[in-house]
Amino acid sequence: MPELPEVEVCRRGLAPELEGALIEGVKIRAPKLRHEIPPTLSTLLPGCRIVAVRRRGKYLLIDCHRAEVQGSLIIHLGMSGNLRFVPLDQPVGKHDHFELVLSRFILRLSDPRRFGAVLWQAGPPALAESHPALASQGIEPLTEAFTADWLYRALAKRSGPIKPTLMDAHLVVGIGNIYASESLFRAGISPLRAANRIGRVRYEVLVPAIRSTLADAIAAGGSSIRDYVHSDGGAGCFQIQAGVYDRAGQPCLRCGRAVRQIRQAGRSTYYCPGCQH
DNA sequence: CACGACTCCTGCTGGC
DNA sequence: TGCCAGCAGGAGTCGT
Repeated sequence: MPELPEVEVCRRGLAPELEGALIEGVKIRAPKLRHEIPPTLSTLLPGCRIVAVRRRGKYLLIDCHRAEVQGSLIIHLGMSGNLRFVPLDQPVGKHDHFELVLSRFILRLSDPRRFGAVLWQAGPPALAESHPALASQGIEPLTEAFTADWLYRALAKRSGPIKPTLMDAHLVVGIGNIYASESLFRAGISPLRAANRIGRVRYEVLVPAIRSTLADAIAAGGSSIRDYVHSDGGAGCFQIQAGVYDRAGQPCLRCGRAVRQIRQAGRSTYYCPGCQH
């Protein structure tokens, strides 16, 4: 589920229901996802009110508070995780690992591949980003600070191909495998080109391409937030019309040449050899 | 430091 | 139909 747009859509769906809600109970069923889910959550969280639901990169932050407890629940959906509101009597599924019991429903985390994470950072909301998992996160691509100038300088010493480099969350957060390919297609830049051999002018094209790709995906998902959060909405409705992703061998929508699939850093990359250089 | 390979886990798909 | 290899939208660690 998880690139920045999906997590942001999830956040927007959860926030109105969660903010102000009282946590009545917690259930931890998985001994371990990527990390062990802190057992102390079982005693810390009940009685807490949810103050805010935020996002940092692909992490969701749920700020919790009661008289003597303050902290942020930090949730990563990994590759296959999802969070859903389900009825209080909903049977537990095979991959349901964690849940918050609220007054009228349950917020349940399901994650078959268990690459996700549930973490806790004690203290006021501002401290959440000091958690080790978040402290090294890169710039948010949808903020004004993310400019062509910034990216050009940040990649000045990166000689690896631009596509896997864009996916490095220590530089820029939220660009996963799909949107890395899609952004480069929109910008007309080959995924194979060395990051530091792309001219500054082309970053003026790439940065808006990244922004529009992510924003379009959020908009596409936003229209189906209700379905996603309240039922078992499929992942399909979250994806933008892909220009190249998962279209190997099919004609490029712009020039008609066959879309090519290659492997970079262990991940599939899709691009158009006619449009991208 | 930067980079690629490897790793965690389960489920689905496509080829035989 | 059944089996199995390969692959899946992430990210940490390790060796070079």
